[in-house]
Amino acid sequence: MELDLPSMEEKWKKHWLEHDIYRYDASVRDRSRWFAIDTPPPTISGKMHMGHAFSYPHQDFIARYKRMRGFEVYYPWGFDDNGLPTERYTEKTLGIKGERTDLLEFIRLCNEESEKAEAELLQGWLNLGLSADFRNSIRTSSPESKKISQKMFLDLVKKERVYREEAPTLRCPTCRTAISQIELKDQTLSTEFIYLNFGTPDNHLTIATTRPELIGACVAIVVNPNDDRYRNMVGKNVKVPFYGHEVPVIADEYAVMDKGTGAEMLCTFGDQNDLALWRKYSHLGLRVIIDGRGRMNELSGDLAGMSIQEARKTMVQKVKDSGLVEKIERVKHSVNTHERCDTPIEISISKQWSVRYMDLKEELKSTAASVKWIPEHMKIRLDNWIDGLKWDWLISRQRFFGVPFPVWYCKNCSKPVFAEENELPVDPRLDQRDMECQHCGGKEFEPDTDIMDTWATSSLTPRLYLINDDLFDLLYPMDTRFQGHDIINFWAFTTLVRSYLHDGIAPWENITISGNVYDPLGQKMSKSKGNIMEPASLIAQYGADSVRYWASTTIPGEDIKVKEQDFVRGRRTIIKMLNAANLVKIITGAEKAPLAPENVKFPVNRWILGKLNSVIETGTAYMDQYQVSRARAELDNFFWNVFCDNYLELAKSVNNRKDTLSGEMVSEVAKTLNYVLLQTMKMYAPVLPFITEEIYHSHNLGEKESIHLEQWPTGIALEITDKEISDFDYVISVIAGIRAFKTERKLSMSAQIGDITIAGEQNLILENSEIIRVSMSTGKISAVASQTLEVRETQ
RNA sequence: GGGCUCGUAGUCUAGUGGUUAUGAUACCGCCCUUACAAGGCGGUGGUCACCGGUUCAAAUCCGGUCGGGCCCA
Repeated sequence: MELDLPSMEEKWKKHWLEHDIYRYDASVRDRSRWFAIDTPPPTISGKMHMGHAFSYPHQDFIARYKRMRGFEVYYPWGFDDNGLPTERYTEKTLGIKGERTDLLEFIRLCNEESEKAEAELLQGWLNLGLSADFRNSIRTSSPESKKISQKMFLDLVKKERVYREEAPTLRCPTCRTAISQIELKDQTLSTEFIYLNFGTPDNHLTIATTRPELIGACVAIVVNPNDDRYRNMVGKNVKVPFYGHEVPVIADEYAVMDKGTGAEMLCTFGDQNDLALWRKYSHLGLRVIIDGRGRMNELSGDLAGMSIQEARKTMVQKVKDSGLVEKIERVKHSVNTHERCDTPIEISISKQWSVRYMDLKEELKSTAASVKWIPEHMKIRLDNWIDGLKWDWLISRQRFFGVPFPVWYCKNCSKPVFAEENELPVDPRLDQRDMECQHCGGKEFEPDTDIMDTWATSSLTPRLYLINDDLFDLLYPMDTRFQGHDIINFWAFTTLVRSYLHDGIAPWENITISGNVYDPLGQKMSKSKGNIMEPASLIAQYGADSVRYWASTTIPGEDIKVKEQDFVRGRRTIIKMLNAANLVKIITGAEKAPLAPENVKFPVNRWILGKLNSVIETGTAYMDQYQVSRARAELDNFFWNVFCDNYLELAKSVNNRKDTLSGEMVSEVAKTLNYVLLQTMKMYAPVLPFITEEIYHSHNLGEKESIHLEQWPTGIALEITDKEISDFDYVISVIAGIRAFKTERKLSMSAQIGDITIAGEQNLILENSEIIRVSMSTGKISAVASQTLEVRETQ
């Protein structure tokens, strides 16, 4: 049949919105009747990708299921549009730079661009058929979110969990801001490994370095204590080429003997290892030659004013010319980069706000352990991450668009003055304050000009959502969080940290992890590989239900490849459902009386109801465990192989011969058909919300405004023994035998054949001979007892 | 380098100790006047990555090897 998926989907999206199908009743105060979801707010910096089209349906399946189980489902929506990602998006879109734009104007532009992007992006999520509350969504950049974020910052101040100090920090020279360990990414880069002679006429000492521009920042040479080559050097001083200052040779296990020459520079600071060693050998001085903006400073001598790249180039040339170079190798090495812009990070000293949690590793791990992880092994990743933490959480960023710190500093005594809770949100960069310093009575203040890390606000999503809907007291902690395994160390981690610090509890009962999406060859999708697939075009081609069907094929945490065959199978299922429903309508005709399950009498109907009972039972158990793929596989098997291929065929035959059959039989089949179809559609509804809604209405299966307001099916009140079911399973296998008999003779399934003799379970065959004969258009059926099933012409 | 995870027909996948290893997709036959050819019936196709161990019995448990992925160094 002709099927116009796009217009069907449009119709129901509109219907759901107009009738507010996914509403919840906020007056319900019994927490146990609620199911609250901590939705991942997408960033605005790109289009919807296959990862979204894969993972957002996962929580929608559960949201819809819980709604049908009678829960008030709190399923909010929001966009994460503050901080660096939004700045970068705005800069790129408009071709501007935050640093060179007036602050107020830049904030205005960021707001404008994110609102524009959100309006467009929202449609993509609506098109997936998500049942979230799109009408009351949040933005992490809104004044309300700012207020909550600042308030919780002040709570950390009160709890003495946040501090500001001048210390070495990770810094991105491109974004010109301090960053945290969370934002680091390892990358393998190809670079020059320079063997440089530090030796004096008496002592040969060659170091190998990838950072020649940091020669001026060298404060020591490190060798391994077991390295015989340098044993006589340890404790002595060497002169640093070009700069002339003397530095000691120190021995530490950290130096790897077979890397380079086994001797390396310790600079302040080349990388995190330098920092660790510098902290260990506290007598070493500090020689900082890169400023906060990623430029070489006065101490770097000739290099002053250059960028790090320029300085490196200049220095490489300089060492080559000097004759101090022994050799230069091209090597690949791993460096820490900023995950937003891929720039290798620097370490420099500046004054920053940090959240103190290095003393809470065990507490954080046990908070994580109090959450049910689906699948369980994903928790191990978080444990490993927590074990590997090296820094407190640095949350201040020298950027522009985000949540400002609600802090001023007294110009006289430089002590901080915090905003009062009732005046939040504030922006000290813009708001003038008339006040007096509590410490020294000073009347002049400087604003804190930083903004907070994006994660400092998105780690508060349970609060941002629930306070927005005035349900915080009731629904916190929430029931569940869905998110990808790629951001366990970011979002799951920071949210757990905040809930622990503010409330001493975990933010949710469980967390369900989705996998990554790969292209059909199993490769990561990326623009550079040219293997990007657009959810929108797949929705247009196969329908949103088919995309959801694809998303429902994996168990939680499993990665998935984009596979044509899943979309194909999804669309076939949709079409099969429509056709099956049409046939049910043709057969049942005027029969509108509801089925009274307890009175069902005929074996064929008792059989299908027994099969339905068991698929409801197993399907429900799987849904309760968030194993949607398994529930759907059970349902697919029931729908295709049991209901369509067998029961519907039998029902069709009964209908075709209804003149020769009892009216009671015909009527019971019709009522059973309607009943089973409705229950089946209901169970498919969470995965395939569009087609099930279409059939629900076009076939008048129920009285409600939407199938999504129906209750999830429960078992039928009908005692059916396993023996009854297996007996009729046997009848089905007899029918399959007759089908094979016809296929062997190249006959169509509907071809009339003569008398047949079936060898097998004699009694069962004879008891059910009428339905077998009717459905397979055979002549008279005889039966003989046999261990194996065989169909032959009666001689 | 460390942690986690995966390896089952051409492709994708079910299956955590017990008949002849599940199903999809692709392919090959046959079957359209009576829901659906985007269908039905049937079929071809697998040393369950490899090696070793435990067991009456291993795709499944244990150890190792190889290969892919993710996270962290």
